[in-house]
Amino acid sequence: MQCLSKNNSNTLVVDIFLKKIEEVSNESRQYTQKRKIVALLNKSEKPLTIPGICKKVKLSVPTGTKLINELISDNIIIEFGKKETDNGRRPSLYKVDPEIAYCIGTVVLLKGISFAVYNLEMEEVFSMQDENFILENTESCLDEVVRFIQEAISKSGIDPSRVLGMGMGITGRVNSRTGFSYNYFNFLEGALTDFFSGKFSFPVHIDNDTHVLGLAEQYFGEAKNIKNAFVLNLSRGMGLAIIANGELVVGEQGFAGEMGHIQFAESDKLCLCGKRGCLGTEVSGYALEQNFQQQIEAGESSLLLNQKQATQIKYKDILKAATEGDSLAISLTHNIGFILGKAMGNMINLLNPGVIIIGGEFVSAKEILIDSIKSGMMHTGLQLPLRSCELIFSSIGDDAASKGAAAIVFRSLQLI
Amino acid sequence: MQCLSKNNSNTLVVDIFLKKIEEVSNESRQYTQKRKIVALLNKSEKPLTIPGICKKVKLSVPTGTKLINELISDNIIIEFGKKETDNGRRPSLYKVDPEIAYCIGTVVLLKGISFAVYNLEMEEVFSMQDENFILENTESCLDEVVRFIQEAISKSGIDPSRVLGMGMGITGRVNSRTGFSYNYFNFLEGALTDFFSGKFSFPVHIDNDTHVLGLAEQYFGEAKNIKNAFVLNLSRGMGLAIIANGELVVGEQGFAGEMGHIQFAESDKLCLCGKRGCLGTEVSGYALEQNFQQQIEAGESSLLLNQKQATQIKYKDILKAATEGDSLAISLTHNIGFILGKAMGNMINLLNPGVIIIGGEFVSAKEILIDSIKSGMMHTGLQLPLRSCELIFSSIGDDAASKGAAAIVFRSLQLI
DNA sequence: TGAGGTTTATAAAAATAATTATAAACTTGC
DNA sequence: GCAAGTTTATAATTATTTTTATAAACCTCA
Repeated sequence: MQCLSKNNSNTLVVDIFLKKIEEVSNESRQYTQKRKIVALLNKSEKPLTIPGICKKVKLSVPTGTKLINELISDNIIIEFGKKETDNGRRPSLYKVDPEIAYCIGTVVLLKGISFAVYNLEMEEVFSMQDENFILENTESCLDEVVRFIQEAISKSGIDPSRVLGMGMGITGRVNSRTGFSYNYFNFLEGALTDFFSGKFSFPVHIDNDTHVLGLAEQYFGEAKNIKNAFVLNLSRGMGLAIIANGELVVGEQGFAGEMGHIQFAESDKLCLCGKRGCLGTEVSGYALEQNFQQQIEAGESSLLLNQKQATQIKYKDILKAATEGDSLAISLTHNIGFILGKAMGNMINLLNPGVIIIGGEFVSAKEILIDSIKSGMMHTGLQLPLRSCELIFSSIGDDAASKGAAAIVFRSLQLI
Repeated sequence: MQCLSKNNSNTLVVDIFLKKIEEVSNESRQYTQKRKIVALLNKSEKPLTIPGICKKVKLSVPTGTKLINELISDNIIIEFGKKETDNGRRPSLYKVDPEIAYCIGTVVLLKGISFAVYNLEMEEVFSMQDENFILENTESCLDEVVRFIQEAISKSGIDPSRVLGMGMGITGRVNSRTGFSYNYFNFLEGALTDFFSGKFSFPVHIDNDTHVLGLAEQYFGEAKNIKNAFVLNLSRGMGLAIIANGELVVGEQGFAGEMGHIQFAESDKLCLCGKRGCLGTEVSGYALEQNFQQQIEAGESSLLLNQKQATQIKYKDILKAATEGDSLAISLTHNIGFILGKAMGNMINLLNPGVIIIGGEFVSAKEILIDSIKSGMMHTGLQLPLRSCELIFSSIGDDAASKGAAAIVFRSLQLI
C-alpha cells in the first residue's frame, strides 16, 4: 500500500517483487500479504481464483478480495477471464501482469555472448547474440561485455527500472554465493557481481554455464517435476549440473559438477588440469577432435576430409558427419557414449537420480549416443537405481542457457 | 487452545508437535501460532525471550505474551530464568519442557540391534542394546525386532502416548520416502514403516544405516553448520551420506550413497553385486580381512597370529593391531586409506563439500588413516575445491546412529 | 421455466491483533 | 543515591481481520 499508491513510478511498482517472502522487515502486514499473493500467482502455471488464493495464503475471502482489488488498481495483477466450473457461480481468474517486470539472462562463453530479456511468464521479449565475441581474462574484454549488455538493453527498449535483475552464466569456476569468478575477470578486487551491479541499476547474479543449463532444465525443461536429476553439459568440455532434493547443488564454494576431472577415463592421457585419467580427456568435444585426428593419422578415412584438413575439423563437424552416416565419426561418437555411460552408471549409484538429461552441442548426435550411453550405464549401474532412471536429451533449445541464467533472478526472489 | 485446555491427556499435549507449520488445516490461527512458537523454541539452542519470540513469529508482544502464558499453563513451555543483559529490564527466558515428549531411535544392523529414547533436547533418557541379534530376512527375525522394541519401551518406562515417533536405521537398500525395505523384511506386502506403525501407537520412519549416520553428523556432529558435507560410513562395508544444500541426499528412491559400487578400484576383483572394479572390494572391513589373509598366505607375518588363526581374524582386530603397531596391519590400513583418498578426491571434484567426516568402525584407526587419505585426495582432487575441504573423523560416538535415526522424527515434524 | 443446490462475492457484526501509552525492572554515570 | 536511559511487560485504545449473513451467478433437473 505505502509504496504502491503512486504507480506512475515504475521502481515502486517493481518493489513488490524485490523481497523474499519470509524476510523479516517492518513493512505493513498487508504489504507482506500482497507480496505473498503476487509470488503465488507468479509461481502458479495457471491463473487463480480469489477463493483459491485466499486458501493458499491463509486469508479470509473478504480481506483477500480487498488486497487483490488494490493490486489490480496498482496495475500489478490483472483479471483473466472466468473459470469454467461444473456448478456454482463462476469465479474470476487473476494473474500477474506478465509485462509489469522483466529479468535478463546473459551467457558468456569462450566463443560467443548472448543476452535475452524475459517477461514474468518467462517468454522471451528480446534477444541478441554476438557469435564473434571471444572471452579473455582482460579488462578490455570485460569492458566489451559491459558495452554489449548496455547496447542490448538499449536496443531492447525495456525500461531498466522494470528489470528485477540479471543472471549471468559464465564459463569457468564461479562462486555463485559470493559472486566471485576464478577463471575469468579474476583481476577484479571485489566480486564480479558487485562490478556488474555497479554498472547497472539492477542486481546481478552469476553462476557457471553448466549450472545455468541445469537451472533451465530444472525450471523449464525435462527435470521440471523431478527432485533428483543430472543435467550433463557436453560440448567442447564437459560439466554436470546435479539437482538433489529439488535444488541445484553448487557445493560449498560453487565448484560442484567438475565431472570432467573424475578419474573415470580408461587411458591415462594428461589432462589440462595436470592430472591423468580425467573423464574429460575421453568424453568431450575436445577429445572427439583429438581421437579423430589420431585415427586419420593411423590411416582411417572419413568423408569429412573432402571438405577440410584433419587439423581444421572441429567436434561439431564430426558430430554432424556422424548423423550423416560417416562411419569413423559414428564409431568415435559411439565410443565416447559408451565411456560416458559407464561414468553415468557410477554417478547413478552415488546419487540415484530420476532422470539424466544430456544437453550441450552433443545433443545433435543423440540418435547415435543414446544406445551407447545406455549400454555403458548397464556396465556400472546397480539394478535398483538404474531401473528407475530415465535417459533423455535436452529439448529446450538454444536459449536454454540464457533462460536458466534469468531463472537465477526469479529463484533469488522466490518467484519460481 | 481447543486441544490444549484439557492437558491431563498426554495425547492432546503432544498434539502440538505433530503437524508441520505450513501445513494447511482449519485449526484456529492462534493454535498455528502456538505451534510456531513451540517449533521455534525447540529448534533454538538457547531459551528465548518474549520479544525475541514475537519478532521471529511476527506477532506483537501482547498477543505473543498471551499465547506463551497459555502454553505455560498447558505445561508445554517453561520459564527458565532471566537473561543477563547490559541494560534495561531483564527479560524472562522460555523453553519447551524437554520432558513433555520423546522420540525413539532404533538401529538394526547385520549383527546387533539398538534402541534409544531421547527427550526434546536430544538427551538420551534410556537405551538398550542386543549385541547377539542377527539380522535375517525372515518373519521370525522381524518378530524378534518387534519384541525387542516392545520390551525396550516397556523397560524405559516412558508413556507411549508421549512418543512423537520412531526413526529406524536399517542395513540395506531402503526407500525412506515410501518406507519400503528392499533387502530385509521385503516379504511384507506393504511398506515396512506401515508394518511398524501398526504395531506401535506412534509413526515410524526408516532409512538406511549410512543415511542415519549422516543425519547424526548433520544435526549433532561435525557437519552441524556446514551446508555441503560427506559422511562416510566405513565398517565392514562402506557407504556415503551426502549432505548438499543443508539436506541429506537420498535420491529419487532413497538409494543414494552407494559409493562402494563405484568403479574406483585399482584391481578388478569380483564384487558381491556382480560387477568388477567396485571401490568396496578394496576399501571396506571385508577387503581388509581378505587382504590380510592373502598377505599371510604369501608369507607375511603379524602379531595377530599369536592370538588367532588367520581365517578367524576380523577387520576390527586388524584395525586394533594397526593402532598397536603391527606393521602388516598398518601397511594394509594405509593402503586402504590411500585408495579411499583418491576416490574422495574425485567426489570432492563432483560435489565440493566443506567437510568430509569419516565415521564407522574405521574411526578407531584414524591416526593411521588420516595421512593416507589426505595424500590420496591430493592425487585426484582439484586445487580449488580441495583447498577448502576439511577431513575429520567422527566424534559423536557409539550412539551416533540411533541419535540420527531419532532425528528423522524431529526432521519430519520440522522441530530441528 | 423455475425450484433446489452450489459456489463466488459483498456487507454487517463479532472477534482478534496491533498501536500506543504506561508501569516496572534494571544499568550507568554523575 | 538518584536521575536518565533502556528494555520488558501489561493496560487501554485503535485498527484489522474473520465470522456470519446475504446477495448474486450459475448448473441441473423436473
